[in-house]
Amino acid sequence: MTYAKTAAFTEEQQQLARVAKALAHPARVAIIQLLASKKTCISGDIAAELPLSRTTVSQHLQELKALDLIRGEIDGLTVCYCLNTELLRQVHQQFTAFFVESTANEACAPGGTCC
Amino acid sequence: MTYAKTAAFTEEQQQLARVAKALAHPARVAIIQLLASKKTCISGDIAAELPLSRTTVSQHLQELKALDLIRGEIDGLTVCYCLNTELLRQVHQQFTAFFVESTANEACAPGGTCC
DNA sequence: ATATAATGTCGTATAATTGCGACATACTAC
DNA sequence: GTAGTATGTCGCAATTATACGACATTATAT
Repeated sequence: MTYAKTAAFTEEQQQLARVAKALAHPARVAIIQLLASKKTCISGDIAAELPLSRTTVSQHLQELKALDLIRGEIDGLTVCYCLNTELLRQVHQQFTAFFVESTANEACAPGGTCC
Repeated sequence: MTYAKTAAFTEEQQQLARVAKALAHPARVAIIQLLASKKTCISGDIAAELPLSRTTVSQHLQELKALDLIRGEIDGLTVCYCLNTELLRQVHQQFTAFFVESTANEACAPGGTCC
């Protein structure tokens, strides 16, 4: 996102946008759900369960890994991908704080006093 | 996202990805925070408070509007943009459900039993 | 050592996003 | 009406994302 003028926004806004971007593709949502549903996951299996090529899935995995949302440990010939549940909980709190802040003001409901 | 193979994913996954995408740019996060901080907002004012041109801000506003996250009522010469707090609350719940599901399984912590 | 299997990386084509200037539209005021 | 103000839309350029085939890499097995 070098082209985007991200530098001018607060670190908080950038952080939220970064994580939101990671979730902004159904394949990545599906990958996280898949990892959550199992205790051990292997990249090959993931590609097998998604309607995408192995290459593309690998790419999505790298994106999630770059944000540390998932981790991959090499275990012999296969790679065991796991969720970083600790970070996910932090991210959840960030989102919650954002949504709570955004929904606190009720005045602008349709027919409200402001418009 | 016509090029993306979204059709092959569940409606739930697509919905979460759609909303995440709306939040995937710091400018849009900033816009929502700005609207939340005021009871009445006008598009021109928004552009004035962001490090982006009026055109670009307008574009981001349209994206948020397309998802119905914000609403704009024409009020004479100006447009009053408001948050759709009801929808935002629903979205918050969707995200919470997703994160709770994702963080339920603790078994894959570093040094856990699976890897 | 050689074959097989599991993954990652590279290159490339296509599509979507971002950003903004220039123009169009619509409303207000006079 | 005309002038001025507030916004939206169009068109273009630069950047980034998406998708995948072909190749590289690494480990296991025989």
